[in-house]
Amino acid sequence: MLEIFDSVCILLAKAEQKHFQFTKKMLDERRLGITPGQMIVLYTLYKKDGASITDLSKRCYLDNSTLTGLMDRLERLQLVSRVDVPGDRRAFSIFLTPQALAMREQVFAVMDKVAEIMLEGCSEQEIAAFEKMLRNIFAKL
Amino acid sequence: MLEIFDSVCILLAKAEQKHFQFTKKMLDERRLGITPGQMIVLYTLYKKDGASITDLSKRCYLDNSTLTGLMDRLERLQLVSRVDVPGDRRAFSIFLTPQALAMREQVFAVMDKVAEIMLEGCSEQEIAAFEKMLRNIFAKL
DNA sequence: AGCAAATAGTTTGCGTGCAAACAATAATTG
DNA sequence: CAATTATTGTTTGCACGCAAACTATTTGCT
Repeated sequence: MLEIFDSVCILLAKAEQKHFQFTKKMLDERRLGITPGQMIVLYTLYKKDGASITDLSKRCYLDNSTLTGLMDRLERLQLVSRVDVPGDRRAFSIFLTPQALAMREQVFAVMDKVAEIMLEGCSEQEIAAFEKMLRNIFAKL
Repeated sequence: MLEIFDSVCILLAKAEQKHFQFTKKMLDERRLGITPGQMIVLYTLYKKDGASITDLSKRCYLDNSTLTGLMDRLERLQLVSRVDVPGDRRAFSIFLTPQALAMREQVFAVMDKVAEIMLEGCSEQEIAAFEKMLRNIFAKL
């Protein structure tokens, strides 16, 4: 058997690889002008903005240094701004711009659409079991 | 709710992110001297070597250009060699070296261990359902 | 045979991700 | 209060991953 999907490790990696590419394509087709990584950061900020880079990196599960680059690109796109924190000259507060707030529903729509296609034909139970499995993997590793 | 795992898209991405890092760590701890990406290529080659880069890229589900870089690193590690194909001066055959063949079981052991930890406490049915789900996502996207 | 089209593989540019090293600033502690 | 330690955020270097552009062949077609 030449097929490498007999390994669940590879299967997980390749499913995500496909998912990433598909998301990128959909963001592109719908002219959102953002990438999948930026989408996750925006999604996190839609829940709450105004906190520091370090706080955001924890909520995004990204390294601080990864977020620096993402912030640079989001700032260049004028979707986010770094605002000085009074009382701590090291830190910034990250705020969404009006442009970012305006595209909120479109971002959600892309995520919903990707999930819909990805999970098409699956029962609620199957989806719940899948999510449980992913949470479990995240927690254990 | 500030937690971003209410999105199954993000959940999938983050589970794989963790999985990737965990694999990297384990390869490192066991002094295999290879990275997760290289591991997948080796795994594919253990099934069959001697074919072209293009053939290998299809079996690995990677772009040709991605594989070029991976091959460069694997060749530098002396785990793989590009051999000229008689009759086609554009192509190479990719062969595993004796060193690569010698570490076969260790590579499998890492993959098995990661899968074991990742799926610890899950029933056969749960695992089968999870794999089915991932195959389905790969197929649909 | 000669030219166009296809194929094999590489290079370059960009986005994502971490680790390690770094600078600047705050907090702690002796 | 001065010195050490901790924290915040950035930079650099490396590993993926793809798209697009490129080179060198080979194949196909007239």
